Amino acid sequence: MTEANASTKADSTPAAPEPARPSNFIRDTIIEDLKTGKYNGRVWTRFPPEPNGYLHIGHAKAICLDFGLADEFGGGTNLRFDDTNPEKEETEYVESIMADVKWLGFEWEGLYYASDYFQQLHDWAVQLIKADKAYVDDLSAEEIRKHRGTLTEPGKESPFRSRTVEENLDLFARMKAGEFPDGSRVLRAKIDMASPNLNMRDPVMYRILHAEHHRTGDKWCIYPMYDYAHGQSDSLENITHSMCTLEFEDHRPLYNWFIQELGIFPSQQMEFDRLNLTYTLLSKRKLLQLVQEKRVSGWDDPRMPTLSGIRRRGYTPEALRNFVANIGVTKTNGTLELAMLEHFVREDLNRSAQRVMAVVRPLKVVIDNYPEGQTEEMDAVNNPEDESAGKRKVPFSRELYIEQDDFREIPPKGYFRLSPGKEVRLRYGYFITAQSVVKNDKGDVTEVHVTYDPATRGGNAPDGRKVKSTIHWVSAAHAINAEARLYDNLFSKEDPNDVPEGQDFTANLNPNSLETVTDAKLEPSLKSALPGARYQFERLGYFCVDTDSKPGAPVFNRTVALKDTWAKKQSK
RNA sequence: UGGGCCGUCGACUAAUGGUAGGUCAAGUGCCUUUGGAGCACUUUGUCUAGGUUCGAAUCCUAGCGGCCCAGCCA
Repeated sequence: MTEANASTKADSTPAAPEPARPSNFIRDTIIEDLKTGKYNGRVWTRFPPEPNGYLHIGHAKAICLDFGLADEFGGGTNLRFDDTNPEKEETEYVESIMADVKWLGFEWEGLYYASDYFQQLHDWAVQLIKADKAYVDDLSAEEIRKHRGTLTEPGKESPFRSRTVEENLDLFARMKAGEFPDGSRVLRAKIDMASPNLNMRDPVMYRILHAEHHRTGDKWCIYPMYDYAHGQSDSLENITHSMCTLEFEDHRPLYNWFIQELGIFPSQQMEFDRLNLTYTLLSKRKLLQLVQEKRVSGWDDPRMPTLSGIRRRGYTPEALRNFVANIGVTKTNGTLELAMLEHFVREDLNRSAQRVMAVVRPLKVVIDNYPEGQTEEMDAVNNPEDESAGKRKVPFSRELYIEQDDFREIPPKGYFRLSPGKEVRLRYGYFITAQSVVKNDKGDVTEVHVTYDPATRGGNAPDGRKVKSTIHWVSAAHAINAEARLYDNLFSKEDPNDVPEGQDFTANLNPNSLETVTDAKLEPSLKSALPGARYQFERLGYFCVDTDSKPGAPVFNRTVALKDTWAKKQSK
């Protein structure tokens, strides 16, 4: 999380184009509410994470929706931490969540905590008890479960359901006073044990938990459940449209029940589909498992779908926002192809990232007819998509590195790059022709000897002859050595949860999700690259300076590779 | 087997009783000092069966399929 600032500083996304405002059913409802004056023209939303883990790309969808919709209609959004379970929540998570929301580019109006409302929630509970709408139940968790019935059978009423208001008031007060041990009693709403909706079968409102809360300390030993806290928190903040994911649809009647019985501001809950991505897991529990079992280096491992991981990987907030704006909001649950996300990352980086030449798997090239000891400064374009990015000088000399993939002693069909007798262009340099190779004991080519045509300086032949391929290079004498971390999908299956009986999702972990190359060669302009800075390594992909970089020992993360039609053709 | 929600190109989504369109992916061509980017073009779709209607992806009925719910988690 500490690197949040560094990466933010390196963001190059100032002038955002007019964001797309695609229509969706939630937006339509808001427009309708505006028309009918339901909330007097007000639109106020909230983003309500529980501070029990790091935000991931699924949350990014919710954030963009909550903030985006409110913003579009002139309203605002509160950030509210849903901290009703002291056993899982920590301040560390609160801080990371705030940093992630800001990084995504959003500003909240109010900053609240459900724990701010503990007193009010308690007073409302007393009110419901007095109205005979809530009661203290002495049944154990196990017994409550048994009484709840099943999906097809109605539940049975608890023997404690008919307690008098006075007794309930007394017992609830003593629960609050700490007279009873954890789990010994709960406060329940008195609704309908026969309801086909299990959430309405006298849901638990309060449980006893003698636990230290990250904000209220030991002030409370009874804590409200999500269902009892969420709607009322929305109501207290005058939230008009409370968006959440589909699995809460069954909770809406209960959400409305509390608001109705209490006669408070009628916030409305609306549900949309959760984001699913191929090759990706978006479950806090499973992501935590990856961290705990050290399958990844941490929550911010660049292979993680967490916002901190994605940020470190080099994704831009702009790309994420564009992605979310284009995937739609519906009630169908599907799975998006990861390629869709990558498209928006490439699209954004293509227009913003400075181009640079870097060789990830170096192969030495010696230009036999180039003067020894001579160095030239070649002009290179910083960003062909953005003329204002200007140009830079790149040193050229007799010994260079090129990509191992860019030379084949025996070229396959359709291979345009360097091979014996073939001429190619060194980008911004000269045309060269391969003459001979040097091999090691194993027969691997370790060095290619070439000749160059001095008349082609800059990359154009005066006689107009064409060359089929342009390859990148780095002058050996001027190269900066770097570590490059090449990432692939964390899971090798589209659906990481698709495993044989008896195995868990870790069976689908991709053993090649990280390849570390330690002798990448970079052009010298990269010498002062700061952590978080993003570049396009020409012909290879987008790379971002990792926070593990040390002075003189830079580390680059490959954010996403460039599209590679040659590789695609070859794999067929 | 109760309740809730949902089925549109390979994926995601639009069409709100009136021309099934867009994005991604895939493919073809053009262009190219990144086999990048760009440009042009192309392929494939309304789960099924009935019904209402001049007209149905849209409304109704039934079937089929998928997701969610039996925490003192959120």
